[in-house]
Amino acid sequence: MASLPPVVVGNTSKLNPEVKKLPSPSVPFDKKNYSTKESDRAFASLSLEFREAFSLIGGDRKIESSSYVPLLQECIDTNSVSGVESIHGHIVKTGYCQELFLMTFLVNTYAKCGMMGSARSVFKEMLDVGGYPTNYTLGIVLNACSSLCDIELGKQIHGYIIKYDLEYDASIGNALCSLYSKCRSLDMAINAFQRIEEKNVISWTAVISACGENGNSAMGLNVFVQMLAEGVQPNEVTLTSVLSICCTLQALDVGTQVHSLSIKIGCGSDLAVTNSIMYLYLKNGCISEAKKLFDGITTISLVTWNAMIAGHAEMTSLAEDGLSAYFYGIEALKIFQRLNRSGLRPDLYTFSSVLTVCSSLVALEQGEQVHAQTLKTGFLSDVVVGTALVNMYNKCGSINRASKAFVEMSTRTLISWTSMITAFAQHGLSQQALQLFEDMRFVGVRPNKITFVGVLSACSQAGMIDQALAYYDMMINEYKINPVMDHYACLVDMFVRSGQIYEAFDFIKKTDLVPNEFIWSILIAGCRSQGQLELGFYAAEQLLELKPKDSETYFLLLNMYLSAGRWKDVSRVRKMMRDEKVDKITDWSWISIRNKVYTFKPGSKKNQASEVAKTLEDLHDRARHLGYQVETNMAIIDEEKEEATALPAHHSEKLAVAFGLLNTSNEAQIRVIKSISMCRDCHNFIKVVSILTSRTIIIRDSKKLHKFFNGHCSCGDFGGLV
DNA sequence: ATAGGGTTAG
Repeated sequence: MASLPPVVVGNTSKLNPEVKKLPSPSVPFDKKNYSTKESDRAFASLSLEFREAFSLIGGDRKIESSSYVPLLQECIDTNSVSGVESIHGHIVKTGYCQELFLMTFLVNTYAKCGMMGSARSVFKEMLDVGGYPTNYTLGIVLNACSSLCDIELGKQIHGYIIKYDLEYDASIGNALCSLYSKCRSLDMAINAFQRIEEKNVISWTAVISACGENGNSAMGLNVFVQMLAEGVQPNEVTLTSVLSICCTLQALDVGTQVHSLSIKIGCGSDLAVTNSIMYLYLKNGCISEAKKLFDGITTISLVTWNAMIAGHAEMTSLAEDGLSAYFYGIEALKIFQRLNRSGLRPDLYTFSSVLTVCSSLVALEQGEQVHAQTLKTGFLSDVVVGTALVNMYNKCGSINRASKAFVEMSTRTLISWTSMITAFAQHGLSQQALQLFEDMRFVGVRPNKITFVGVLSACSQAGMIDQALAYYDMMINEYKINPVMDHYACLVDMFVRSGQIYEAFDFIKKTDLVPNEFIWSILIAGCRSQGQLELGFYAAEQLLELKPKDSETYFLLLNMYLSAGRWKDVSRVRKMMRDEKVDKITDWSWISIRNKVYTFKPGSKKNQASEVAKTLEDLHDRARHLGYQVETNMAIIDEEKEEATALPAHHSEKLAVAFGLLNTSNEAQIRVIKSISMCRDCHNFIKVVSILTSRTIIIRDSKKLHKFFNGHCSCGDFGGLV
């Protein structure tokens, strides 16, 4: 970069008309690469519409250089490498390769089509022949680096900018700011922003987005406030960035104010702004507000559809109970259908969200269809779509296909690796999980705290206490990751599983974090299953002080007190449940067969004399012969029955499984979703049923996935079963 | 022609 020519900044046509034209290049381009013959061949491979547009320009006819711009833009839109080369050849032939603006746009086009080498050589040739880059030119080149995340070239150009003392220029500073933001360097982005002498609304917007994109949303909001304080009027782009930040922060209150502001400054009908507000409402559970906005949009864009789908997907995890979560998922699939019929084509955002919806619905058939669609449209090569596919297969109980999808990915991010490690762990395949973790480290991907949750739970399931503690140590000392509650939960769970209740308790006492209700629940469930009641009662008192919000936690306690005959505690817990308004428990299960959803409540009357009930009774009889003993959990009963001591009706998943067995072919997997956690009795029963029927039975409850096969469950039989 | 809305792991 040492011998680069000087630079003129500003609107060059006004400042210095001469520099607008590049001097005639001595060696303009590598002509053998862009010979007419070559360009004709490339021309032949263009799409029909493209060829027609191109022929309008005419062969050797003298045309406006600006006529190339829409064609180059189309090359960007269709990612047509042959198109750019063809047009480049044409430009060389007509002599427009002296036009600074056109050549700059050509650099941009090459870069956006992924041909950084060509982009670089055109840019270099421009400089070599004495062309003067302007602030605009440099902005475009920086933007090209940004779209390719080519931080190295970006830094070289930054060096050039520093050399000619151009960092103060807003056009350049804005472009640098977004480049560094895209390349995940927030400090550098802020630095670039601060060096701008006269910051404009674009500069402010760029730095606000940079904060949002790099995990510092709170700072983004502060910068926005500062911007308003300095009297800079935001525009619609600023508002979308700020709204996106409100979305991440779940800051509905701020978002609502920004909504008002957008109406006040006349951006209320901007599509991007509307989409952002709609998504914000969806993500915060304000479905009707979101729907109102959606219905008011005259031209629905793909982003609108995607926001609706993603918003509903989000609702499946925010919903208060499993049943409404399920219906949000169904609604998301319906919106996806409407999108498909609307004539717009889904993109990578659509597919990622829809695959997530299939995951939460355990909808394998729909997931397979979406898989086929991603393959056909080419979006499967996107790393996020690929990762979503891995998760879909995992959550539908198909670890083999999850693993296949992972292996077939051409690039993998930290999230891809973590997903696959977690998938193995969730399927009880601890060795594979740990091997993959080592592979990930070997290829130089740095694990984060979520990766370690997967690693620790893999160790926990396999009872690998020493390894778990070693990985825990590695996390803290080698990777400098502070443990969070999930890590403690894995380790407590591990001690409990291996029967070391008091080690688990010691570990809880040793930690710096205050144990939450989840940690105490694991310990209490362990105490119950191992008959360590005194410790259980102690832990229960600690737990009750936290006034748990999860009704299942109370049912765990109720079961413990009931089986110990501690009636005073039973009524105490029941009173607390009424006080905390968590006394409603909705045990629902549902199963989807041939695109129809069947819902089951525990022991519903209508099922008592039905074929389902008969099947279930028959299974119970045969299960008893294999040593299964009914273990009554008296607390979770039909909500209509008050009597806790009454013999419970069948829990809903037993009915759903029986129904599934009756209505599917003999080899088919049974996939059931349950709104609350499985109890120990049902868990034992389904294990035996998997032997009796030689079926794979998958039950996804509110806490985890259970895949039953040949008498075993992938969850490894523990994990706080009520 | 430099700033934007929607996506994946616990």
